[in-house]
Amino acid sequence: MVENLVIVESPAKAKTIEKFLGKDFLVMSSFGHVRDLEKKGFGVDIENNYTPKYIVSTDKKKVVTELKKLSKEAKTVWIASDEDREGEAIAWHLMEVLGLDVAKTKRIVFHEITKEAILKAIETPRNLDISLVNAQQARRVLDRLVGFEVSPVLWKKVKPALSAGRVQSVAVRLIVEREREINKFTPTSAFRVTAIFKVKDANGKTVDLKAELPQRFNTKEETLAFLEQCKNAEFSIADITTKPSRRSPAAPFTTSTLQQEASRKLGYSVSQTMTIAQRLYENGKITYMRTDSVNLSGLAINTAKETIYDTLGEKYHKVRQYKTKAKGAQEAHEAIRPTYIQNNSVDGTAQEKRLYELIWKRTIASQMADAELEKTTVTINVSTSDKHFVATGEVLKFDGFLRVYLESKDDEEENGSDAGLLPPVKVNDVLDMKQVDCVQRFSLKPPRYTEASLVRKLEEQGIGRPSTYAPIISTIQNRGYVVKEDREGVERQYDTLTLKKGEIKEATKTEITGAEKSKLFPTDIGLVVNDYLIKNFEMILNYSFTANVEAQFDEIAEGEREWTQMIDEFYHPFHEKVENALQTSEKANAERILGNHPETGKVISVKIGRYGPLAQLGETTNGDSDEPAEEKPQFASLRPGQSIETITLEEALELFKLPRQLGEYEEKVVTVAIGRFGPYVRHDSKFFSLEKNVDDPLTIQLDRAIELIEVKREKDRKAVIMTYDEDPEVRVLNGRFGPYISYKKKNYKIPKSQKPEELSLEECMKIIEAGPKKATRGKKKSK
DNA sequence: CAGTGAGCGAGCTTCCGCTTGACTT
Repeated sequence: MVENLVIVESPAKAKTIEKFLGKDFLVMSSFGHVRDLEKKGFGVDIENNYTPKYIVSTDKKKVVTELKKLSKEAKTVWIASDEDREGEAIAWHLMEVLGLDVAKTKRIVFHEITKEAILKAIETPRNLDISLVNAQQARRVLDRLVGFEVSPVLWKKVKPALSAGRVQSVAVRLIVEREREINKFTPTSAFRVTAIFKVKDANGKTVDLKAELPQRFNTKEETLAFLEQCKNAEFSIADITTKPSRRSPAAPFTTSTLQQEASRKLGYSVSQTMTIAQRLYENGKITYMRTDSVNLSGLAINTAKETIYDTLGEKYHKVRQYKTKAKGAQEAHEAIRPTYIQNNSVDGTAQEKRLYELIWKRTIASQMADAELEKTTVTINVSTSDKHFVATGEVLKFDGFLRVYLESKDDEEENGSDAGLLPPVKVNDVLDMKQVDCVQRFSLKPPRYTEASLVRKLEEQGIGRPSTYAPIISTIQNRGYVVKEDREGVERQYDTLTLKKGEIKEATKTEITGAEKSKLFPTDIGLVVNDYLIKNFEMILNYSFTANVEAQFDEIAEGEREWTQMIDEFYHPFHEKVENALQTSEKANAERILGNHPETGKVISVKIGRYGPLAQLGETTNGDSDEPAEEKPQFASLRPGQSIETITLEEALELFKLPRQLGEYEEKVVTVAIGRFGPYVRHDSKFFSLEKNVDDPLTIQLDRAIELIEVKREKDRKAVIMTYDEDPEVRVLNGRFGPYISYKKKNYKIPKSQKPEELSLEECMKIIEAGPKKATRGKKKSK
């Protein structure tokens, strides 16, 4: 029998709190929400004032039963879910589901997991805030109505199993619009002019002084004209100014900024970062990792101070309080920080260590003094021109927080000329010009989103929550709207002009531009769905939709508005759009006519087909009539990286060069084609991949194809550990994850206690009968 | 999991946000 039962959301949190509270308190976890809207149908009774139909989630039945039992026994139940909209709703659902007696139930909240904060919370319990709960119900019902009314429209008008939602559809829109900006973009170029002068340093040694012309020349002629002027010019120092400047550290990590920095500095994907952070949290190394707050507890600020005093000295310390500026932030937790700030490293995997170190540095730096710099600007006259060269130098007077941590930037900046210390020069000094370089530079196209920069953008717009950033990224990829890919760059030529020893030399050089690594690209399905949604549901796709409804949720939370009334006002015009789209909108297949075949004159077009984007040669109907054409059209799938929107007639023609017949082997036809997993040879209804970067499907010959077939056969033979004459369908194979049993297209794990090479047929059959009959067919990871 | 693209129809798909394991051909 336990006196006090405390319920929190996370088991790791429960463990910590139990230590603070002592013997009279039992701390349990609800593992997040315990109830949700019914999964099938709307889960909302629209006719009946939007009454939600809640059911206990299947994976929460056990927890609920246990909590029910414990809460019956306890004298007092303390519900300590987070103090935000979702947390309040969890508290309410718990009270409902557990059938808690109001008289013995207390609602408590705290924003930091410190003993002080928790004891204080216990002393000051409050009542459940039903307005806040209602705001959550409105959020939940609105998301359900939007998702479950719009998605079926897509199934009918575009393709089955697609989805739309308040958050995911806007995320896709961002990526689609950025891609179109990039496609539209035409770079302009200009000549950047830099000069190197020879000067003496403090020791009398000759060193380079680098300077740049603040303006660029648009044409080669202008550039050349300027260089001509430089030939006989005198270069002298007109002015030297020095200006102090300061830099301040960035705020401690939130989920979004942690994801961005871990991506930039450590190369982690958004979901990788969260998985690693979760482990650090569970091991008590860091505070909660799903937060939108930059706030540090008083304890943390003090420990940071002590740590900085001890390791770097007092002058490196500065107390700083940060204010969260993210739209819609709910600040139920602290910022992400080390639990024990005095520990600058932890045990764990290499990945955990690196992420911890990043969090530690960011936290410490956030409590450190500004860096102090001095920027020197030297202006250099050109006697034959009214233009000036400018040299800048930056000296670090005091490193401050830079000693520990510097935030990275997303966009690689162009002139990465690290301004350092300038050599000693004085006004009126005449300089010895070594050379002047003019390089043609191109304007940069807008950058494609990375996972992390998309998260930043979503957060800026107040779309999504810390717990959903990583899932959003997977959803839009799982639905096939977006792919994360590398793309090779293309060669580009640029001109250079150099003036050296009174002579001007011209040259044309090549560079690689537009290469992308792990960037988000819209697929053709993504483009089609996005355009369809914008046309028919602009209200939902609008970037400010979330902000608008959030403002209304706030009114509900303040008790100023009835939640069902808000939903009602939204639903009627929205539902009308749904009906309208179902009845009047065209099926969207994004068909585009590319032109005619140069020899046969047949029409070549591209569109979205049942299995994805395809190119079509010839027509299905005869001319303008509905009669089927005498000759069936030919089809070919688009290759990865190709898009309906940008493919050219020439590229489409290439697609029809495959499949090719190479000849016969063992009396069966050998063909070569390109499939979803790249080029392959097909023989006797078996597939053999071509070797990457070695074989070309357009030129490969029969003898090489046979070689590939034989190599694969040999490899397969080696993968077989055991076969049985009695039942040839049972085989013990060696796979990617070690030995396994294959039987009738299904696979079974071999228990560790058994040696695969000693398995008898009976033992295999036993494993097969006991083993989970999971299909091997790849299933989407959805729940 | 690779090839396909006539048409019909049954039955299915889907949201966002709060939490962890289970499990991996």
